Amino acid sequence: MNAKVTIKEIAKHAQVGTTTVSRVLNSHPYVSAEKRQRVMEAIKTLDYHPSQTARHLRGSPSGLLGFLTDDVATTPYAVDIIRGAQQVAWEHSMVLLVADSGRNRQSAEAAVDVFLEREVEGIVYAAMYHRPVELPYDLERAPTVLANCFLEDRRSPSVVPDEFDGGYTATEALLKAGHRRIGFINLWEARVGIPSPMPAINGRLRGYRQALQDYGIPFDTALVRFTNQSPADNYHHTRGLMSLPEPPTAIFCGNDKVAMTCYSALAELNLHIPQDVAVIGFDNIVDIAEGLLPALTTIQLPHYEMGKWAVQYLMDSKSSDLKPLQRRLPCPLVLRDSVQSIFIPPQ
Amino acid sequence: MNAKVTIKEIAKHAQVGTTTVSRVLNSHPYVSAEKRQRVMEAIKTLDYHPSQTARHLRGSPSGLLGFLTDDVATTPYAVDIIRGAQQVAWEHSMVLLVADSGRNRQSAEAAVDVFLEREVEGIVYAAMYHRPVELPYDLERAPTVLANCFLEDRRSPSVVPDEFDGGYTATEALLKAGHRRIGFINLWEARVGIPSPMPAINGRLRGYRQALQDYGIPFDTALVRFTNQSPADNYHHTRGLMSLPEPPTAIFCGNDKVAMTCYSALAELNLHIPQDVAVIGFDNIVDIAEGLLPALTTIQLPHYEMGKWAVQYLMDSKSSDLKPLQRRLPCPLVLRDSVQSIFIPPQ
DNA sequence: TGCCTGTATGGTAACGATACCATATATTTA
DNA sequence: TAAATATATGGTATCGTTACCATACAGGCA
Repeated sequence: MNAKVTIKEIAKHAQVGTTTVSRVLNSHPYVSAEKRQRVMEAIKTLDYHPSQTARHLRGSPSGLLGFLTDDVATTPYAVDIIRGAQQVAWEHSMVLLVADSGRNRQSAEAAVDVFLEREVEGIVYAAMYHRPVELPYDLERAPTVLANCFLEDRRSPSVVPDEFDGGYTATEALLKAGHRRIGFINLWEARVGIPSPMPAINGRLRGYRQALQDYGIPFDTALVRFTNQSPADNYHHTRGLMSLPEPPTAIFCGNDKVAMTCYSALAELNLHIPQDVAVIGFDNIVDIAEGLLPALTTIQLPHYEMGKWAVQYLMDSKSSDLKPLQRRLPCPLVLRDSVQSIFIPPQ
Repeated sequence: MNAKVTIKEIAKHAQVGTTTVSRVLNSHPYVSAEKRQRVMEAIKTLDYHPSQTARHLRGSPSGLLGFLTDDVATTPYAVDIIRGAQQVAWEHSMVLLVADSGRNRQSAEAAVDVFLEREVEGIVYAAMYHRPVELPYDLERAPTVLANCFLEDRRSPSVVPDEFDGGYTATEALLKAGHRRIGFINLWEARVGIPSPMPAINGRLRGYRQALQDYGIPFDTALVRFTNQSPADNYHHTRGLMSLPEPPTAIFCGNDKVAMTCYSALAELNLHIPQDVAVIGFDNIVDIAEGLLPALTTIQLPHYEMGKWAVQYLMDSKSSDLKPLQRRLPCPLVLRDSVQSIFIPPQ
């Protein structure tokens, strides 16, 4: 931790003016090869590192991006949003300043103040599950992109999972495997205090219905269930589905946790996956999906991609304005072993 | 995004000198109530925010902490280290600058360079699972604390989970419930390219043995197994344990994923948890532990606490030197429903 | 020869905030 | 009453870097 080396000392050591050093640092023209050489040596010898602080004060952009989350705790996989954001930021030589507002409006405002005091060039506000949010601060203060959430009035650009696509993809995977009676254990208001229309619930259901329709299968209300996500309820709905007069040959579960309970319930009924019943999950919680036997085919939420997109959008529209569009990213299928093609008897 | 408001404009607007404004901002004495009032109004009216950049250049500490990780992807729960670090940093009015080196030495060095250019006051290097590491840079460059990892030569302070404590706690929970034959499916080299002595494996085994000894139970090699963490292997070892001449009444699983497979294997044998066999996990992967039926009793890795400790230590020793101690944090028990007291017949 | 233009170089103001110094007035103490 | 001290206020140098300006000399061209 030697005292900081400045451009002046480099200048003295190399016997040139500070301007020349600056020119070398920024590879500007009009420096003789000889002096350039001397400066470079001095930089190495004295282990000089330019001060971003001084540069920024002088007028360069801060190279900082603020990343604000509501709460990382609940759904650990959503941190992939940070990873994606970090990745793209890095490629643009920017650094992420992260703060966790912890669902507390006051500290969120404070975090934004901190961001602004350091003159971040943009802010990513990320939610840990897909939902509408209210921004904890005045948008005009810095260019903002929302990830995994959105404003009801769509004032800001946002990037979210395409829940419809996810629901469609899952259902289609089952249809393509030959299934014609497909149960759907959808989610229902797991978390308290959330405004009713959770995009995941409606979007996936619409995707499910659309896929059925595209394959000419009539929609059957009896096959759609809603779980409060407690294991007991997940279990109850699986049993309910399987005791239908005409039980499904495949079950689309609202998330991997539901699928996990579904596995146990089916095992109890002595039904084998995927031979007797196919199961497909949602979320790709790897610990669960790879741990189950057989490994769970499921749908991936595009967390990483959302993080990347958010920062990329911020970078692209650095000079111009942020257009308040909402981007929906596809939810790809992760193929494992819980879905198998079945033979369809010709009608 | 109005042009930035400076202290000068505040001074002009309030009809005072810049010094007076500065004094108000830093609540220094010798400002008349009247002028203080005028300045505060001007600040509000013009929406002034002080520039951290200028302050820092002038000599104030940067208020920045670098947080460098090897790879967040593999074990999502480990991000709690960030949360803990962020929490304590926030309490000290510091902000976290995060970078993900992605297991690449070169980009790790680059990240540290970026940190230093911004004059971070300290660096936390966090690994996503407990292991020895080699620091990607010269330690002298900034005060560094390691979280969830350590240097072989213990040159830097570090904070890690107390694996021995975890193994002991898990085993003791089973012993206290009356179990006397306790199987242990320990982990084994799941990840390639890792130097053999994984602290988790040895530490937990030592904790297991010590607990048995403290309760006067002889150690039985047949009860200890090592799984490569594939579901197939987890399954195989559970079956192996239960087909012993004298099978265990309780199984301590190396992690929650192992426990998950263990559940299925026991179900197949028509054995009920916790009545017939008690199961305890490790890691507290909430999605799994709460999703299983019955909910899994397990051990919590102190990720959040490690993050807090690392930053706290950095703060405490700001002025003085960092002493290269290694701190081991306990791994507490998370009680759920997979362990039940059993009746022990008097001998 | 004299005048451009291109190359090479360094001095210095400025970015925004603060510490130090100088100054002015009010209040206390000997 | 004079001197000493406390209170109040603003000017300005400074932090490290870069942009702008000034200067200097080289060669090219009429």
